[in-house]
Amino acid sequence: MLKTHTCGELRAEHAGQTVTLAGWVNRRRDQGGLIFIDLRDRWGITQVTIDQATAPDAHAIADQVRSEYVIQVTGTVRLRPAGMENPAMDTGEIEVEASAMVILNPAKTTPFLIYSDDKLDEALRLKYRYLDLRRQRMQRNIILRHRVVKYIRDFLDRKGFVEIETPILFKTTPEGARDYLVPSRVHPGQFYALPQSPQQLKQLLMVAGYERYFQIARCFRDEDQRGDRQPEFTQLDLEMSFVEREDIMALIEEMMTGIVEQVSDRQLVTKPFPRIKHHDALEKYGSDKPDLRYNLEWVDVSALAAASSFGVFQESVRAGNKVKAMRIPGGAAGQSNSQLKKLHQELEALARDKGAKGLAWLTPAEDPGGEPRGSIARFFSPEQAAALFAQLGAAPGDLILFVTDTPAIVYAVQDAIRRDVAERMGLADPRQIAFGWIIDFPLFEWNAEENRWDPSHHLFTAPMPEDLPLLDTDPGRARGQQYDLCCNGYEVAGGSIRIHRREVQEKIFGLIGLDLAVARERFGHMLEAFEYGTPPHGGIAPGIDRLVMLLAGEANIREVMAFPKSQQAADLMAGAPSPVEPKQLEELHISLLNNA
RNA sequence: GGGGGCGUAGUGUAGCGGUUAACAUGCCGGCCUGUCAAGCCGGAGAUCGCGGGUUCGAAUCCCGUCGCUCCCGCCA
Repeated sequence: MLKTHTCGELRAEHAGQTVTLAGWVNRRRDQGGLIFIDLRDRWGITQVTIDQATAPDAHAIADQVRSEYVIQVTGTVRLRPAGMENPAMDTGEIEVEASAMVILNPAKTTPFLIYSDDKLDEALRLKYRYLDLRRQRMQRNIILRHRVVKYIRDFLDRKGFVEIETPILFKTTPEGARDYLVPSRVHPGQFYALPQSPQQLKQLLMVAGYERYFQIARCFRDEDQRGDRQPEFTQLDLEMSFVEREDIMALIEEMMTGIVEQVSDRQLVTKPFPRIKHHDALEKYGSDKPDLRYNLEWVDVSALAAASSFGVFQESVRAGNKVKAMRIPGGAAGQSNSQLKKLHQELEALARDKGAKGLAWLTPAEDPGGEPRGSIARFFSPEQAAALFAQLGAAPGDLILFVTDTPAIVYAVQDAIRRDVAERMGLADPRQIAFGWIIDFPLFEWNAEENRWDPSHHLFTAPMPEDLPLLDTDPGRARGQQYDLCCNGYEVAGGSIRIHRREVQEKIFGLIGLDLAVARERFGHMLEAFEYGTPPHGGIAPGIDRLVMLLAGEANIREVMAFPKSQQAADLMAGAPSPVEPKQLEELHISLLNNA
């Protein structure tokens, strides 16, 4: 080794020892006859002093050294002079007095400062990702990611799971997201697909009798990007045999709790994780992945709203819609009329953006005997207002928001307003982690365009046993044995108990409009496998990137991936994708269209 | 596929019809033996993303285009 110690480990007890350190020059402070170098490696920073009087050769080299040079220093650890300690540094009570210095490699001036975590243009960070990764923020995130994955591997190993790799070159499944295709040289005109997830393979591993499988699996989906979506991402893919819904949920809950409490510096808000029925989540939060760090909830106030003289509410309820209200505790306290009006305007703009025609507001009187304020105050009699406030538990200083429209619009508004209000009021604390299970999903969603049912999870999800008859009579009411784990407003895992009987699987194919002949061509291997003794099984797939993002307090999964793609799915460092040689295309039997 | 934001020295920003294009930081040189956001002095560094247009005159206004980003669609 070119070093005897790391730059993060020397303390007062090492004083007097001769050590050799190696790393990067984080900063250099030149006092003339005395030069200070903050030497950085992955473990920390140690101050090196180079004294012209006692080490003239080392000093001459230190004089040449610049930021990000890679150097090796040999010297003596000593306590810093009294009053010169730096309590902000882990190694701040000591310094290394250099006797010799070697420049292992010089460095050009970097395009941005390594020692600063200030904001930078993303394109620049991605182009020089290897430099960006040197920065403290990225090192912290990447190492946290390692620890999370390490915890998962150890945890599942203790629970009897086997880690098994599955192919990256697999078969296209047009049902889901758009596939990344890989042309076959050996089979002209035919293509592999990169897996959107190892779904089929893990189920086949259950048929194969492994009973408990997991994989830290790379998944690929050729869809447009979001802050929490990349074309390739990593899932903890796992599957178990002879389990019911509760078994999977208990396992994941134990694992997630351990990760937050033992690996991260975040606070777990609720233990055990609350369980919310899909329909209830929509009604209360307008979302199937609600942020549960705060308890803003929407309430159905249709009855009282329709009794008021506000025509919009009356007509909407008559048309079969609901009027939803959300109480914001203290939301109006100390606010002037003009401040409330401005707030309302901003929130209403958000509601209109989601398709609502308006957003009403109301706040109880501050003084006894006073009048409620708000855009709809005059439509409620004192008794009606009192009943409304009673239903909502509203107290003076609270702000109440109302929305009514068709369910889809109301849900969208509920979700958007809830998130926005939480942001404004500082209710979403990034140091807190709030998990919640969403259960009892509908098995299908109606696809009006294609005039068929779409699976709301995926087409291997088993129906609730008691809802099996509904497949023939009323598929839209059938619930799936599906469970999603939400965290801080993101979906961080989704799973289900799978269908393990061929006749049920074929019935599902029929309902989603998949011709049986086509289904056999695409999934024949699955259907056939199910006939060779398939154990009841189920699984789940937590998204590692999103989980680590939340544990790191980041707003974007790029911050926890070493080499992410840009929003246009490009690698700005290597320049991928790129054109290829005509010879390569020829071997693959591919010709490009003129417009490519 | 659609909508919004951004693009000005290496970096982060200001300037928003007429400026010598400004500030901070970094970089280069000089001084300096207790600094740690070191300090002081001096210096270099920008065809204002790219292309076109309007104008006597464009970093500034308009159109197009490229890149980054956020959102909608999409994401079994």
